[in-house]
Amino acid sequence: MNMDERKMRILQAIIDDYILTGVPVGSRTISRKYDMGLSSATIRNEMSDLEELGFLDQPHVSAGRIPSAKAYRLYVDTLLQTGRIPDNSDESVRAHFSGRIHQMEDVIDHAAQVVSSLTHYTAVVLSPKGVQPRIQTVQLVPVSAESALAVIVTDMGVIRDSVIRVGTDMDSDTLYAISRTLTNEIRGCTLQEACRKMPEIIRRLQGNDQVLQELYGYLSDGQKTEHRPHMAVGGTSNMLAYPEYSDMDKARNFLSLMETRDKLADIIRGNGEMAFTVRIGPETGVPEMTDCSIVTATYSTRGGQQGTIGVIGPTRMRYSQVLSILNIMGHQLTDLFSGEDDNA
Amino acid sequence: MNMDERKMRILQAIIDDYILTGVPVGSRTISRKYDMGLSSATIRNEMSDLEELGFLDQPHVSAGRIPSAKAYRLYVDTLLQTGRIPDNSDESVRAHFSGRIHQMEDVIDHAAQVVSSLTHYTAVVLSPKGVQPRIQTVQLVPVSAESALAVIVTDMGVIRDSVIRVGTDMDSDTLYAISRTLTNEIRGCTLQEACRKMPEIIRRLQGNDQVLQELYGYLSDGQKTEHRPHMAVGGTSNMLAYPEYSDMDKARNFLSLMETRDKLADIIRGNGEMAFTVRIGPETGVPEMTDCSIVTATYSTRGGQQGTIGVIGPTRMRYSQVLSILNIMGHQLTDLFSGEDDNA
DNA sequence: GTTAGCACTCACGGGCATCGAGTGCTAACA
DNA sequence: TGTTAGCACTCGATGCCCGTGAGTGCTAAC
Repeated sequence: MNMDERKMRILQAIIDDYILTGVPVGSRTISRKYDMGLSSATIRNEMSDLEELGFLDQPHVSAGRIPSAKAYRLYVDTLLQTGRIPDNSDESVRAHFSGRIHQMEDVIDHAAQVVSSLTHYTAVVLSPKGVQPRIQTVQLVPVSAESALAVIVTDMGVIRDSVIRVGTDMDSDTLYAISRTLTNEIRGCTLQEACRKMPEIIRRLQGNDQVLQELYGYLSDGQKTEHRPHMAVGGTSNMLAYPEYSDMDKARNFLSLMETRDKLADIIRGNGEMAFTVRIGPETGVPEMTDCSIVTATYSTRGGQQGTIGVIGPTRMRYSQVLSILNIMGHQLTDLFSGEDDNA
Repeated sequence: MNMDERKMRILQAIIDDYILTGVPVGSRTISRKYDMGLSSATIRNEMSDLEELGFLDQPHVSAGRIPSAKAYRLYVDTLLQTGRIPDNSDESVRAHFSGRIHQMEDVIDHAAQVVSSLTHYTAVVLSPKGVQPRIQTVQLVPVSAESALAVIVTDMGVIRDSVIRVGTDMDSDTLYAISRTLTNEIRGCTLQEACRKMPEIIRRLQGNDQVLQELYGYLSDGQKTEHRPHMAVGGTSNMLAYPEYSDMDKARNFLSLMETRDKLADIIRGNGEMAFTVRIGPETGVPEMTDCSIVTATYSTRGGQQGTIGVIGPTRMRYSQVLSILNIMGHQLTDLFSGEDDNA
């Protein structure tokens, strides 16, 4: 037995209805609501076939059918293949970005808000990650008689700043001179490379050892912990509105997963650089998420680094709408981050 | 009719039991579990009095009694007056801060984690706020031929950085010179003051108009949005474990309140500079929180700014434990922030 | 003032009947 | 051969009844 065009249409209708209502859908519903020109009996036969093919599940004998993960997969694949991602929500997304926002973190926070409130699911936005940031300048800024603020500027912005101790007789000009020399030495390096170079540099440039040593420590410190990406989560409470989470335990598990940022980041970042990713139910590979789906899209910055936007919702997600919104938001963020710079 | 010592003891027992179990407590329970040397009938009479005095509520006639907000208030007040805040969880808090953490944001995030996992309630930690930060240095760091990174350092660290456009022929030294001149002009000012001064400065120091104008724009930008405090929230999912939130709608309202950061920050910041604050149920002034209590404590930094730690839980919160933990955590954070500087 | 006794209340949970949405199967029909 | 009407059957959901038990308030005795 094979899928034919009619089975396909019926399956489509079932998925649509189930996504809408969240209630198992019966044969009568299909034949009435979606005028197929077929009686409920015929639909019933087809549904029986579809179940045998693995596209439908039956919670119990006297309930309707619900789409299986396999069905959603088929649904999403055709959606993606035909490229029929509507972009009718285009303006509604752009509207939310009318006011200029400057800082990347703010943009990311805001994007998570917007996506979650448009989709009514949970949204996660991850800051770009990928290419190692490269040092552009090192600057020492006097703070007090004995300490200075070290600011390292990379092609991704100020990456880290920290107060370090310097000798006593360091005025602004001396610090500037040191900054310049050091900048010449390690410009263009990644943090790792800079760390490797430092001992040699310290040896070569005699004098100012204390400052340079402090800087060295600071760099290797930064190298370890640095570039922890920013992550924004929005609309976790949305999920409680879906009957899928009327079970408190499930809800709690889900929420506590949303709170363990590291794990969540890994899940969202997922496997990839693909423009779109859709993982349905078990495909997520996360036990707590067997009845969730995750849809992700990417955006990129001028440096070519990729950030990720993700939406987490029940398996019966409005995939097409979500894909559309993610698509637009991806472009929007790409524009913001790679077009004009911060302060245009 | 007045409160006497015995009524007090009975009320205490009722509160203790209810905090423990969350189930209305009956007269028999009290006379058996807390050996008062009184029969259930006597307790019953006293309970009836306590109800009349407004310290107890009765969900329905054949259920036990539950403490009213007024009862908790009394309970907490005696707790605070007698100063009997045990600190047996001292080491367990300190243990969580063994590894050195440097960045303030990380400390705050971590503190929220620790407090929520120790109390099993929801924890909120707000970064210090208070004194307006004062500018120490302005530094322009070349980024590309046409743009530079403006870094403003205040007595609270780098407060903001942003790329601005400069004229074409600006090398590192020129930018440094401008930075120095400007720093001399506005050192010690708050952002507002600096903004007020800028037009006059621009008029006076002819040349480099473009750079200064850009800086001006950036400053006034910063003035508006700046010093948005950092806030960390931990353990929101904990609340779902309490029967108080078995009602999904309540749970959703609560969670979505936790997501609206600004509102939440206002609530937690509350009215004050007091060392401890306990707001019980309606006292919170937040409709969504009539059956929550909020306990807050403060910590302070070297600069004398005050940050807030808050715990949100059901009204039947283990107040004494929470106060204890907040007390210790407050000291811990104060030590961290006012003792050694970042990079000691 | 305390307590034993007793009637009364009322949420909770199990058992039971009813209802209805939905199915599968069969037989008739185009 | 595919479609459809009809029908018996299944089974979760709903509502009702009723027994149970925790808890109360009141009264009378100590």
